[in-house]
Amino acid sequence: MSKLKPNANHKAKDLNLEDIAREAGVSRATVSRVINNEAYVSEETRQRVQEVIEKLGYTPNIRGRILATGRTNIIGVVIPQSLATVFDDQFYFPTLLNGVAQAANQRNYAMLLWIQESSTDEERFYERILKNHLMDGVLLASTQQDNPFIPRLLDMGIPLAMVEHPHQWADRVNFVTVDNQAAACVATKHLYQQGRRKIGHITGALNNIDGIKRLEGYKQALAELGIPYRDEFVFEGNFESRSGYKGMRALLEAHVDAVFCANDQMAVGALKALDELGVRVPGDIAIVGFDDLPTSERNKLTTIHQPIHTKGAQVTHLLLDQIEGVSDGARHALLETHLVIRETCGASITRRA
Amino acid sequence: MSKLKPNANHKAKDLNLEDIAREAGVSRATVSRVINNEAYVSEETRQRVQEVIEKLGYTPNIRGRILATGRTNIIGVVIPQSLATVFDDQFYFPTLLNGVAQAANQRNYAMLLWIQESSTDEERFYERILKNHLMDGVLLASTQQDNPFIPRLLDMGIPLAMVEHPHQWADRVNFVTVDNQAAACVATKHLYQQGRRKIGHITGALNNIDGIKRLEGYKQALAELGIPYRDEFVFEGNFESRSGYKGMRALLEAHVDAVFCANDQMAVGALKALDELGVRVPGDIAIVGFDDLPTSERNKLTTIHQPIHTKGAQVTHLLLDQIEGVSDGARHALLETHLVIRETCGASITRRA
DNA sequence: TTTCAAAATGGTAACGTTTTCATCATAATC
DNA sequence: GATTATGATGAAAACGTTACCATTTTGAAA
Repeated sequence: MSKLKPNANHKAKDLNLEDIAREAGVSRATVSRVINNEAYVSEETRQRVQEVIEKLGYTPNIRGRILATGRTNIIGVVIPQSLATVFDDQFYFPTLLNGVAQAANQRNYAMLLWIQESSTDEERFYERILKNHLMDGVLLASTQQDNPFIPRLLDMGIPLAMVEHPHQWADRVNFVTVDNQAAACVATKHLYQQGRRKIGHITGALNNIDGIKRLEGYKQALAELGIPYRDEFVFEGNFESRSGYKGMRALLEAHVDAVFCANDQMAVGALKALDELGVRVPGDIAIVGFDDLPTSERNKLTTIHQPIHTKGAQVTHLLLDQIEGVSDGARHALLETHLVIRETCGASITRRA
Repeated sequence: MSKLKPNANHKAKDLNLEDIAREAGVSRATVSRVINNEAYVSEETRQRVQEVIEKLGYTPNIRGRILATGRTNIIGVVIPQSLATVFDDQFYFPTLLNGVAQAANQRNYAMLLWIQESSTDEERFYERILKNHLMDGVLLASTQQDNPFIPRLLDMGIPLAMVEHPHQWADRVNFVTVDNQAAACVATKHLYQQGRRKIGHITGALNNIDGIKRLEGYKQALAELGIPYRDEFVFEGNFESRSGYKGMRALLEAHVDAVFCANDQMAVGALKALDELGVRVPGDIAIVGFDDLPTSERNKLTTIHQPIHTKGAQVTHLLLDQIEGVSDGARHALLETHLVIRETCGASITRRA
């Protein structure tokens, strides 16, 4: 492209190591040692250098350090989901980012957020950022089945962590996730405990690991309860509210008396359908969701709560551990969920499961 | 190259300018010129160098470049709001960030997201990131009245842009905002046009410029319509749903027949209160909100739509223009809003204002 | 031919750290 | 007193670019 005009801002030249060294009567190396708290500096010298640093208000230039050390103290957070997805669940990402931010701040890292808005962004990301080692590691927030980044990142030896189960790469990347299957099983069994026997399920997108696992949890529960699985009791949704609405209308035809929805958004859609048709909840139909969105409390929705903020913080710690050489990059954690009982399932007390 | 052990983090030393120069039989300087598309390179040489670059798969090391140029192509996005706020409005920030990302990607910048989770983060941000010139500019997403960052950033000569009106600094920083007052005025007048004469207002937080401006717009409308301002028709809220709920109950005592809520979240709270008390909407009370959240369509809420995504993109362009020396850093834009008419205000058609 | 500006290129100095290596003191051990 | 460790320090070499300046080549005008 064209070359840029130099920035007109006249910046007072910053202090550098040399200045401090001169003022304190030592060498650059010694000042560097003081700053990085290394050994082999006499207490006396350390003190003197420290004083000069404070007197002159010096802070090390991060750019020089980056070049010398090869580390930036920046982690990349990649959100490859389509715009629509980011829009759709307005709770998940901000919360996750807050968790990541907390852990990153705490350990003195900054986060480079990479929201992929167009398909060209993807290649650009790879070329521009990764190959140049601008980030010490990458946090991948993707639930796509086959994310092309994973093998590329692994090949390049860049530390990687995910907030979902990484499919076939599970033994090579860090990840934190919740036990979707177990949680779905709990949710389904809870409906059974409330006396329901015709329990339907509106699934999430089934190219998504969460969607798949929740469906499996539903099936597992049925199996363990000795209830035969019936195809007409399962509607394939896609996590969006609208599909919950459609799914509910379909399942009503099949005469279910309870529905486990793979997320709260679809549960809201389902509730809307029931409301329109004058079906009583939980009188005629009991509903359980998944996620525990903030709005779910208002909607009195029984649902599975998952600790998203914690998830963000924890996955960040895993990543940083690998970056800092504490771990070798294949650790993972399974976070606990719990059932939050509200009015839509017909139970009357709140307890944890 | 050969990477037999997956976890042996042995990175094959990257190529550098020197390698390319040697292979192409030219100097480092020439290769640099080719890469940066500068003049004074013969077509023949350019070609040859280009070929070598492609053959060897070289990409310039961004860290060396950063040190040499003093520019990182990173902008900082600072969100100083408390955690609660980020949580509360789950639409605004993600949408804004998407807009920022779009513009930044387009112009080859990356965004460093800085969510301030604790008060110590603030000072750390200043010390660690700014003083070291890790970011070429800063996008401040704050509506706080007195953000202590602004003068500091200005002092340091760091390009700055805001998504709200920057109060007393308006003539020194870039900003993009919507005309809150005009929009609030339109909203209020619309209620009047629907035949309402006892129009109340639930304000936003009044330490917030948006809250203030929207209240002013409400007052302006009354003045222009010749309706006396009545204190008991105004309830001071704080943008949260709960305060809308409380506000509505309070305004009912004052016998209003319409309420302009300073945001949609409070409007939802107000609707909930009305629903509980069996007050008909819009029969007895008409409601207008502000923001046009995605949920507002479902709630059939008449509201002011503001182009948040565009706002994010535009403010980013302003910032980058200053960074690249195209502007001097005191530009601003006022984005247009429009009234979206749905069922809660008693009008029957949708039009734009 | 001479002259001269512009184009093309190379050499090398920044940029500001961290790291490595060598050199001294100094204290501990024999 | 000789010999080691070891603690403290500095000089200089990376790190990989870009920016500046000097030099050579080229092509056209005088």
